[in-house]
Amino acid sequence: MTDTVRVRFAPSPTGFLHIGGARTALFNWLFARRHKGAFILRIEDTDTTRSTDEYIEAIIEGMRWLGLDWDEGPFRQTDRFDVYRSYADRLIRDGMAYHCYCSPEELEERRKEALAQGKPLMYDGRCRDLKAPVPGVAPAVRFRMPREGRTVVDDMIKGFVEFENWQLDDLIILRSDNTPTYNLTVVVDDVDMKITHIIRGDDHLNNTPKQIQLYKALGYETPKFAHLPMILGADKARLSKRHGATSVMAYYEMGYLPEALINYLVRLGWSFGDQEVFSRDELIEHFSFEHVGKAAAVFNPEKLTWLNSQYIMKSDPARLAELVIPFLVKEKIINEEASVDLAWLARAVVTLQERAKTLVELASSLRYFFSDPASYDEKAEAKFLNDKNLPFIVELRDGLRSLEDYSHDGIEKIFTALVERHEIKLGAIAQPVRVALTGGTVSPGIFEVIGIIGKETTLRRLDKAIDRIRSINPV
RNA sequence: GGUCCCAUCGUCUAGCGGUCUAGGACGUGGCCCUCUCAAGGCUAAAACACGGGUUCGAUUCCCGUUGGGACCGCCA
Repeated sequence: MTDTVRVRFAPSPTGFLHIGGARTALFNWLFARRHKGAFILRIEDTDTTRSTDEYIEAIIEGMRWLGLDWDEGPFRQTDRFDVYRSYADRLIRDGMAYHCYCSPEELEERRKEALAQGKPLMYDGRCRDLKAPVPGVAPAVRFRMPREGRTVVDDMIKGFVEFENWQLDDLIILRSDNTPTYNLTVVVDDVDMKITHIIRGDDHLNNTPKQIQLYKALGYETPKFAHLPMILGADKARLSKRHGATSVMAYYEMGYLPEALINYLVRLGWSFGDQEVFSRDELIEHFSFEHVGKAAAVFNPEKLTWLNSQYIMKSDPARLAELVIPFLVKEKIINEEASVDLAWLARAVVTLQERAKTLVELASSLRYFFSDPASYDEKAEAKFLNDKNLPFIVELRDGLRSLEDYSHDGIEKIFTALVERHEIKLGAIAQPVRVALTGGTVSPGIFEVIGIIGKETTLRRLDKAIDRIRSINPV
């Protein structure tokens, strides 16, 4: 390829950036970066009744979160209506388009009829050769589709796909209110923006021959096409709200890392041998349509979660500490105004990195680093905070109180001394202490926890537990 | 209904005629490690939709069948 690659992501702002759109954006982005080309963001907002600025913002927010940066745009098609109209005029002048006076209601009626009779749902072309305008009716403009021959789509993923021209509809390019429709604007913009490769969902494959005819009528070369297979829900139906979270930002809320989502999305349909985990640079280096599959893929949340846990495990603790703060606030573990010692938080994060699958989990596991247990897990208390264990806990507390070397090793020595003296297993003392310090039976290594929460807090929590055991089991 | 696309373990996939007693990953079961939980290691169960061809030989190529999906808007 000698020409500079230029690709675009062209969402319509009628909803949030969803999983499917994100993957389309990602593949465009990867292809552009791979070939050192340009990635253009274009907002297809010609449906003014359904498009909103809020959704534009939401889409941009989603792209930013995923780190899919664009080189040009965002362009808005509503800014270019005059351009599209001039192209439409040109087509009318050249006899490639014509005025259609059929009303939407009539068309809908005919569609229903055709469906009932099992006939193709196509425009019957009745205004195609009208000699004179119909008075008092504002016409739409239709493209005059050729009725002879065939159109072949040369697709980088699907190969050659052939269509009979007579089966292609005379599509509307200008509404009766003089606003342009998608099929016109997409072609005009891709021409004007010098798009070299159109990478989009394969739900557009059936539109492609019609658009190719538009390119021809306008006298332009067609770009290359790559139609990506759809992403399906667990029930094999196209991914939709019914399948739970489909907005990309919902994954932010659930505590996923953008690189995990990116990694998951790229492997949905693309592969590189047996490799599962990719850095962004590796993705850019290896991405190619040669290894994009043709079949639709089912979205599998478990695997995404696994990838997320992998990325959390490998993340820089300092970064994780910063990322987790909003979640700590949301979980009401800290106040919004509270200032947090990030270096200290990072130490706590290190102990939980390989235990948390999401930032939400990480945050909630962090709770006992910030505050004393409000209560003890019922079963855990019954099993471990009892008079049988009381002497050990007391002895350990005393040991820690007089400990001067309050380091991991120093703490460990207190434990091992106690374990040896009483010939018990480490678990026999570690678990009661864990319950006393965290309120439950699950936590990182107990020496780490003791070290991070600090001497004062440790002693206070042990004292609390001791008091409680004594009050419940009076001597 | 018409057109188009697709088809390897439950899921994501490797495989581009012989290397396939079909490989990896998620998930699931078991074992090991172990202060709990994880992580990690080992291990098990689990797939070429079906039927015809082509070929010395088909998971791989061709055709049908079946099954999924998409599109058929004055939506994009």
